[in-house]
Amino acid sequence: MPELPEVETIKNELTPYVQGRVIKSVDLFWEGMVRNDSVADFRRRVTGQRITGLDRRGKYLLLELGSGEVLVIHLRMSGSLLLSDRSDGRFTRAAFHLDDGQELLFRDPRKFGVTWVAADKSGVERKLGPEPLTPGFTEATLAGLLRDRNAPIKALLLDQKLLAGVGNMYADEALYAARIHPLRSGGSLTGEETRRLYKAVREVLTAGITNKGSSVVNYYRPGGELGRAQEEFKVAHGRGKKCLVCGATIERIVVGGRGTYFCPHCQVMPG
DNA sequence: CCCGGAACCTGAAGGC
DNA sequence: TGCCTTCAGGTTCCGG
Repeated sequence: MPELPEVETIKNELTPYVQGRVIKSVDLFWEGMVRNDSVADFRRRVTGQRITGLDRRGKYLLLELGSGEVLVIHLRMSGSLLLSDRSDGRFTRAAFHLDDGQELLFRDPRKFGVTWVAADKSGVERKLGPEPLTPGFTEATLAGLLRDRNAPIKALLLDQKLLAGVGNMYADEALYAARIHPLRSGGSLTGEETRRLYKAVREVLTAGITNKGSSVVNYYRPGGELGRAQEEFKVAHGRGKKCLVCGATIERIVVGGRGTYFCPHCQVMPG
């Protein structure tokens, strides 16, 4: 599942192949992925456009076009972007044909992924909170976001309007590293816990990028390679099933409708 | 505004 | 072997 580190990896590895290229045509095999008013409108605004640069905001990949517009791509749960011939051909939902003969393939078994052309980045910007890895995101920023919030901290970490880019796997990893129970309410965290969580969020995301993303299921890098971040996961998906610190059995509960793994001994619920 | 839960999808895995 | 159920989780929408 592509979260911030996965999308960042895709952006980094795709850039040398597609920056400066012109999109000659687009094949759509699942038109439901297009979120513009019409598929014809989408085609018209993409075809013939040069890709001038790539950007990432939260889990959104942004392809800047010569027209000044932006091709927005969200891979959701099972999407990948693959260069020509790096795909087995199954589940290809779209193919962007570039002027150097290469294809950029959108592979997405579950058809949750979406794309659209926007006049600028403002629409995406409005959906999202701050980027956790930018220098401007400080411990005080996080404390301000959590203040007076009653929802479970796990649910808050997944709220993209609060904080952009953290998904289910990295949320579990961050809470484990910070030794905070996922059901704790955001506003109940002490200053010390907020500090630990701030460090943990940045560290797990940075490690994810260093390891080129996590390939648990359905995530491929543009060249078809897998990421290695999952090898460092401690609790996500119940990895290892035993806590590496205390040996307790990793538990699974549902928080905000999502499977949540944690160590019941290291991440205690006070009271 | 705040919060929880359903819907959107399909493949994989497990039960019987 | 094969049918059925459950699980996976990012985002949006809806209801309280």
